[in-house]
Amino acid sequence: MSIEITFKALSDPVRRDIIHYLKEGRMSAGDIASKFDVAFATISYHLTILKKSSLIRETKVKNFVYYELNLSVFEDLLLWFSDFTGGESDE
Amino acid sequence: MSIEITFKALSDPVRRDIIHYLKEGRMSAGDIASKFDVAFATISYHLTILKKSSLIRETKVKNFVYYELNLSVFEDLLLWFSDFTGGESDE
DNA sequence: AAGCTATTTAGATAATTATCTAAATAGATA
DNA sequence: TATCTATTTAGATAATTATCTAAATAGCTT
Repeated sequence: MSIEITFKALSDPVRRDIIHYLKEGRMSAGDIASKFDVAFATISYHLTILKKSSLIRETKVKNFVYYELNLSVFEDLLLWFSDFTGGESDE
Repeated sequence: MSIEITFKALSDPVRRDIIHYLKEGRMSAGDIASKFDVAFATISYHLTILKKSSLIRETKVKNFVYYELNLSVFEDLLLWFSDFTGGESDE
Protein backbone atom coordinates (compact mmCIF):
# COMPACT_ATOMS: atom_id res chain seq x y z
CA MET A 1 0.00 0.00 0.00
CA SER A 2 1.35 3.45 -0.91
CA ILE A 3 0.21 6.18 1.44
CA GLU A 4 0.48 8.61 -1.46
CA ILE A 5 -2.07 6.75 -3.57
CA THR A 6 -4.29 6.08 -0.59
CA PHE A 7 -4.55 9.70 0.52
CA LYS A 8 -5.11 10.87 -3.03
CA ALA A 9 -7.92 8.34 -3.25
CA LEU A 10 -9.47 9.65 -0.04
CA SER A 11 -9.17 13.29 -1.04
CA ASP A 12 -12.19 13.27 -3.33
CA PRO A 13 -15.73 13.61 -1.92
CA VAL A 14 -17.29 11.24 -4.45
CA ARG A 15 -14.81 8.54 -3.51
CA ARG A 16 -15.39 9.07 0.18
CA ASP A 17 -19.13 8.77 -0.45
CA ILE A 18 -18.52 5.53 -2.30
CA ILE A 19 -16.63 3.97 0.57
CA HIS A 20 -19.37 5.16 2.88
CA TYR A 21 -21.92 3.23 0.86
CA LEU A 22 -19.66 0.21 0.86
CA LYS A 23 -19.57 0.31 4.65
CA GLU A 24 -23.06 -1.22 4.45
CA GLY A 25 -21.80 -4.10 2.34
CA ARG A 26 -20.76 -5.00 -1.18
CA MET A 27 -22.46 -3.31 -4.10
CA SER A 28 -22.29 -3.60 -7.86
CA ALA A 29 -20.74 -0.80 -9.91
CA GLY A 30 -24.17 0.02 -11.31
CA ASP A 31 -25.82 0.26 -7.92
CA ILE A 32 -23.05 2.51 -6.69
CA ALA A 33 -23.29 4.71 -9.79
CA SER A 34 -27.04 5.08 -9.44
CA LYS A 35 -26.53 6.79 -6.07
CA PHE A 36 -24.76 9.69 -7.75
CA ASP A 37 -25.75 12.41 -10.12
CA VAL A 38 -22.70 12.00 -12.32
CA ALA A 39 -22.05 9.88 -15.39
CA PHE A 40 -21.62 6.16 -15.03
CA ALA A 41 -18.17 6.38 -16.57
CA THR A 42 -17.13 8.91 -13.95
CA ILE A 43 -17.99 6.50 -11.15
CA SER A 44 -16.08 3.80 -12.98
CA TYR A 45 -13.09 6.13 -12.99
CA HIS A 46 -13.41 6.70 -9.24
CA LEU A 47 -13.76 2.99 -8.59
CA THR A 48 -10.53 2.38 -10.48
CA ILE A 49 -8.72 4.88 -8.29
CA LEU A 50 -10.15 3.36 -5.12
CA LYS A 51 -9.16 -0.08 -6.35
CA LYS A 52 -5.60 1.05 -7.07
CA SER A 53 -5.39 2.35 -3.53
CA SER A 54 -6.58 -1.04 -2.25
CA LEU A 55 -9.26 0.68 -0.21
CA ILE A 56 -11.75 -1.47 -2.10
CA ARG A 57 -11.53 -4.71 -4.05
CA GLU A 58 -13.71 -6.15 -6.76
CA THR A 59 -15.34 -9.49 -7.38
CA LYS A 60 -16.83 -10.36 -10.73
CA VAL A 61 -20.03 -12.35 -10.73
CA LYS A 62 -21.78 -12.96 -14.04
CA ASN A 63 -21.54 -9.66 -15.88
CA PHE A 64 -21.64 -7.63 -12.68
CA VAL A 65 -18.68 -6.22 -10.86
CA TYR A 66 -19.11 -6.04 -7.12
CA TYR A 67 -17.05 -3.83 -4.88
CA GLU A 68 -16.39 -4.08 -1.18
CA LEU A 69 -14.16 -2.40 1.36
CA ASN A 70 -10.74 -3.80 2.08
CA LEU A 71 -10.61 -3.12 5.79
CA SER A 72 -6.98 -4.01 6.30
CA VAL A 73 -5.96 -0.84 4.47
CA PHE A 74 -8.12 1.20 6.82
CA GLU A 75 -6.26 -0.35 9.70
CA ASP A 76 -2.96 0.61 8.09
CA LEU A 77 -4.25 4.18 7.90
CA LEU A 78 -5.29 4.10 11.52
CA LEU A 79 -1.72 3.14 12.27
CA TRP A 80 -0.40 6.00 10.16
CA PHE A 81 -2.42 8.44 12.25
CA SER A 82 -1.69 6.90 15.59
CA ASP A 83 1.96 7.56 14.83
CA PHE A 84 1.08 11.20 15.44
CA THR A 85 -1.28 10.80 18.32
CA GLY A 86 0.61 7.95 19.95
CA GLY A 87 3.35 10.08 21.39
CA GLU A 88 6.59 8.25 20.40
CA SER A 89 8.79 10.76 18.61
CA ASP A 90 11.41 8.17 17.73
CA GLU A 91 12.23 7.44 14.09
CA MET B 1 -12.99 20.70 11.04
CA SER B 2 -14.09 19.78 7.53
CA ILE B 3 -13.03 16.31 6.48
CA GLU B 4 -12.96 17.54 2.90
CA ILE B 5 -10.35 20.19 3.61
CA THR B 6 -8.40 17.89 5.87
CA PHE B 7 -8.06 15.06 3.37
CA LYS B 8 -7.17 17.47 0.60
CA ALA B 9 -4.48 18.84 2.87
CA LEU B 10 -3.12 15.36 3.51
CA SER B 11 -3.17 14.35 -0.12
CA ASP B 12 0.02 16.18 -1.05
CA PRO B 13 3.44 14.65 -0.34
CA VAL B 14 5.08 17.97 0.52
CA ARG B 15 2.40 18.66 3.12
CA ARG B 16 2.74 15.21 4.60
CA ASP B 17 6.49 15.75 4.82
CA ILE B 18 5.87 19.04 6.60
CA ILE B 19 3.70 17.46 9.26
CA HIS B 20 6.30 14.76 9.62
CA TYR B 21 8.91 17.37 10.45
CA LEU B 22 6.51 19.01 12.86
CA LYS B 23 6.15 15.74 14.71
CA GLU B 24 9.56 16.54 16.18
CA GLY B 25 8.33 19.88 17.47
CA ARG B 26 7.52 23.40 16.36
CA MET B 27 9.52 24.96 13.56
CA SER B 28 9.64 28.34 11.86
CA ALA B 29 8.38 28.70 8.31
CA GLY B 30 11.93 29.33 7.16
CA ASP B 31 13.34 26.23 8.82
CA ILE B 32 10.57 24.14 7.30
CA ALA B 33 11.16 25.64 3.86
CA SER B 34 14.90 24.99 4.03
CA LYS B 35 14.21 21.25 4.25
CA PHE B 36 12.70 21.28 0.78
CA ASP B 37 14.01 21.85 -2.68
CA VAL B 38 11.13 24.10 -3.71
CA ALA B 39 10.64 27.83 -3.54
CA PHE B 40 10.01 29.46 -0.22
CA ALA B 41 6.70 30.81 -1.46
CA THR B 42 5.57 27.32 -2.36
CA ILE B 43 6.08 26.13 1.20
CA SER B 44 4.20 29.17 2.43
CA TYR B 45 1.32 28.12 0.17
CA HIS B 46 1.38 24.60 1.63
CA LEU B 47 1.52 25.93 5.17
CA THR B 48 -1.58 28.00 4.47
CA ILE B 49 -3.44 24.91 3.31
CA LEU B 50 -2.35 22.93 6.34
CA LYS B 51 -3.39 25.81 8.57
CA LYS B 52 -6.83 25.98 6.96
CA SER B 53 -7.26 22.29 7.65
CA SER B 54 -6.33 22.88 11.30
CA LEU B 55 -3.73 20.14 11.08
CA ILE B 56 -1.23 22.77 12.14
CA ARG B 57 -1.43 26.11 13.90
CA GLU B 58 0.88 29.09 13.94
CA THR B 59 2.40 31.26 16.60
CA LYS B 60 4.11 34.52 15.77
CA VAL B 61 7.21 35.38 17.74
CA LYS B 62 9.19 38.44 16.71
CA ASN B 63 9.29 38.35 12.96
CA PHE B 64 9.20 34.57 12.85
CA VAL B 65 6.17 32.42 12.31
CA TYR B 66 6.31 29.10 14.09
CA TYR B 67 4.19 26.14 13.19
CA GLU B 68 3.22 23.12 15.23
CA LEU B 69 0.89 20.18 14.91
CA ASN B 70 -2.64 20.41 16.20
CA LEU B 71 -3.01 16.90 17.51
CA SER B 72 -6.71 17.06 18.25
CA VAL B 73 -7.45 17.05 14.52
CA PHE B 74 -5.38 13.89 14.14
CA GLU B 75 -7.52 12.31 16.80
CA ASP B 76 -10.65 13.32 14.90
CA LEU B 77 -9.19 11.59 11.87
CA LEU B 78 -8.44 8.48 13.87
CA LEU B 79 -12.09 8.48 14.79
CA TRP B 80 -13.12 8.87 11.17
CA PHE B 81 -11.15 5.75 10.30
CA SER B 82 -12.19 3.68 13.26
CA ASP B 83 -15.75 4.13 12.04
CA PHE B 84 -14.75 1.77 9.24
CA THR B 85 -12.61 -0.65 11.16
CA GLY B 86 -15.34 -1.36 13.68
CA GLY B 87 -14.49 0.99 16.50
CA GLU B 88 -12.25 0.43 19.48
CA SER B 89 -14.93 0.11 22.12
CA ASP B 90 -16.64 -2.99 20.76
CA GLU B 91 -14.62 -6.16 20.51
C1' DA C 1 13.94 56.48 9.15
C1' DA C 2 16.59 53.13 6.54
C1' DG C 3 17.87 48.81 5.88
C1' DC C 4 17.70 44.15 7.51
C1' DT C 5 15.27 39.46 8.02
C1' DA C 6 11.30 36.40 7.72
C1' DT C 7 7.33 35.42 5.55
C1' DT C 8 3.22 36.04 2.62
C1' DT C 9 0.67 37.56 -1.49
C1' DA C 10 0.01 38.25 -6.51
C1' DG C 11 0.08 36.89 -11.03
C1' DA C 12 1.38 33.60 -14.41
C1' DT C 13 1.98 28.92 -15.98
C1' DA C 14 2.36 23.90 -16.06
C1' DA C 15 0.63 19.71 -14.35
C1' DT C 16 -2.95 16.99 -12.63
C1' DT C 17 -7.61 15.63 -11.97
C1' DA C 18 -12.70 15.14 -12.60
C1' DT C 19 -15.99 15.14 -15.75
C1' DC C 20 -18.50 14.34 -20.07
C1' DT C 21 -19.99 11.69 -24.43
C1' DA C 22 -19.19 8.02 -27.39
C1' DA C 23 -17.28 3.73 -28.35
C1' DA C 24 -15.53 -0.73 -26.80
C1' DT C 25 -15.53 -5.00 -24.11
C1' DA C 26 -17.36 -8.97 -21.88
C1' DG C 27 -20.64 -11.99 -20.25
C1' DA C 28 -25.72 -13.61 -20.45
C1' DT C 29 -29.73 -15.00 -22.85
C1' DA C 30 -33.05 -15.61 -26.54
C1' DT D 1 -25.53 -15.68 -33.70
C1' DA D 2 -27.58 -11.53 -32.47
C1' DT D 3 -28.72 -8.73 -28.96
C1' DC D 4 -29.18 -7.17 -24.38
C1' DT D 5 -27.05 -5.72 -19.87
C1' DA D 6 -23.21 -4.14 -17.06
C1' DT D 7 -19.15 -1.94 -16.99
C1' DT D 8 -14.81 0.02 -18.69
C1' DT D 9 -11.85 2.65 -21.88
C1' DA D 10 -10.76 6.55 -24.98
C1' DG D 11 -10.53 11.13 -26.13
C1' DA D 12 -11.72 15.78 -25.16
C1' DT D 13 -12.38 19.54 -22.01
C1' DA D 14 -12.96 22.24 -17.80
C1' DA D 15 -11.55 22.87 -13.20
C1' DT D 16 -8.24 22.62 -9.73
C1' DT D 17 -3.73 22.56 -7.86
C1' DA D 18 1.37 23.14 -7.35
C1' DT D 19 4.88 25.71 -8.70
C1' DC D 20 7.70 29.73 -10.02
C1' DT D 21 9.39 34.73 -9.87
C1' DA D 22 8.66 39.20 -8.32
C1' DA D 23 6.64 42.30 -5.27
C1' DA D 24 4.59 43.34 -0.81
C1' DT D 25 4.17 43.20 4.21
C1' DA D 26 5.64 43.27 8.85
C1' DG D 27 8.67 43.30 12.60
C1' DC D 28 13.41 44.01 14.14
C1' DT D 29 17.95 46.68 14.64
C1' DT D 30 20.94 50.47 14.12
